[in-house]
Amino acid sequence: MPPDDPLPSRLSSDVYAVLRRQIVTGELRPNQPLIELDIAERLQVSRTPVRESLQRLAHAGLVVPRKRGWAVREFTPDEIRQNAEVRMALEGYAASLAALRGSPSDIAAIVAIHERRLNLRSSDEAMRVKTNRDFHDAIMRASGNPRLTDAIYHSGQFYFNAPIARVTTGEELALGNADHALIVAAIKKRDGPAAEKAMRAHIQRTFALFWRVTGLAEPLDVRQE
Amino acid sequence: MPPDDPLPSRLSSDVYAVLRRQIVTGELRPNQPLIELDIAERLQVSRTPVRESLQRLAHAGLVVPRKRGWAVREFTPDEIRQNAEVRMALEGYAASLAALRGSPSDIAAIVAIHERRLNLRSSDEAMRVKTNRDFHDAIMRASGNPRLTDAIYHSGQFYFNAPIARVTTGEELALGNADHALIVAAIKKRDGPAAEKAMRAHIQRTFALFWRVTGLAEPLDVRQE
DNA sequence: GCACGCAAGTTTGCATACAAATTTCATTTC
DNA sequence: GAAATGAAATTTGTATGCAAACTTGCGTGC
Repeated sequence: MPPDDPLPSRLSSDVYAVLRRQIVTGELRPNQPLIELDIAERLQVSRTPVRESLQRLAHAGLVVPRKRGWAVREFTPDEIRQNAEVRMALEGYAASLAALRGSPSDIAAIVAIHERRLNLRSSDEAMRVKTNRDFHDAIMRASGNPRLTDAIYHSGQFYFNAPIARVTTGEELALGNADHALIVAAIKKRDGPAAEKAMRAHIQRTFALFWRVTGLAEPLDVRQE
Repeated sequence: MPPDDPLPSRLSSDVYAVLRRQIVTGELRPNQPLIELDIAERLQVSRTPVRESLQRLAHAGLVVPRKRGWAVREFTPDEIRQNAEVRMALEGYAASLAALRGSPSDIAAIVAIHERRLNLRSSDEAMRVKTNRDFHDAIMRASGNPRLTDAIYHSGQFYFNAPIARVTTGEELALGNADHALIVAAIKKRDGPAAEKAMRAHIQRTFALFWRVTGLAEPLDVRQE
């Protein structure tokens, strides 16, 4: 949830941001116990903000309670598959809403980003990552539903562990622009169901690729319909 | 998130549960500032667990930061509409998964609950509430995706404020069983898309009723397709 | 009569204190 | 040598302390 207010800076928010990043990038390994005092000293704060940020992380599902204290949550391949399905549900619906009621300028923005991406030189990895993110963001924005956007954002943090962090940034890039083109076409035609279907298929293919790249066991039943 | 572990009891969890309930039921009014010391004294704990539970509530989106401290979040009718759409996305997808890959016993359970509900005497309000909840739970369970279930659960807490709490328990009941029957039929036929469509329509009708009952201004654009 | 300013009172954000529970680890026992 | 024991060291969960930031309300000046 990107705050729209000039939020008062609070240490626990900073600590949360740092820990979140370290967990999602895998710097803090799954099942690693989180020692409050270590973190506090590392970040030069007292235990209070650390504990408060751990509460948030727990609610976010990134850390799990132990008998005492907390540990970085480990996700199984199956849980990652489950999460992919959540994304298919949410982002698919966002695409459908974008098609059905995105404003002309919303849709122009989507098209523009897509086309910029088509003209990218294949070597420009960073730019491909950025435009991919922009593409998905633009669709969420066009959905006209900030809470939906929020939910998608929240569901997007569960791909760490193992080599996942690296892959999920790279993943979708390798798929080429064919998927995106299908989505754009459906949105331009204001065809909600088609946009939804295309987006779901896109996410599904992304994860199929993901299993291949990571070498993790592919959970059963990824396929649908 | 109903914890499945024998979680060590922690005061902050208790405080969280109490505050959450009081917010969702409207006992704590929207925009009401939450004074740490008041809460602490009311619940006979120190400020520490109170602060920690506020962090969780903030992450859950039930309280918002003020320049100093927190206040109960107020939801506008439009935000409630947005949230209904999130539910349509998630629960619709859950229904589709239930149809496509629910086990025979999963489906038998759904049918059983539905039929029990059909035979209810109309006076038995409490039982209608319970079986309605059971019905939706059974479908989520049949989806075979706990994370999806979790996401739905999280999205289900945004209907408080105003007279909403009362209504959202009552709402779906008044709709009769026609909607449920459609959903059950689709699931029995293993027709994913039909189940998804029926569930979305059900939630949509629920909210249409909701606007009528509460007298709140209906936000634009609830309708789709 | 209204606005402004200033002091007193709240209430927070962060740090620290402390006892209880758990873990660690060396020592003893078989 | 392995298992058992228990004392020491960690580490947590909760409470409290404290200075700073914000509010409130009164008094003063215009």
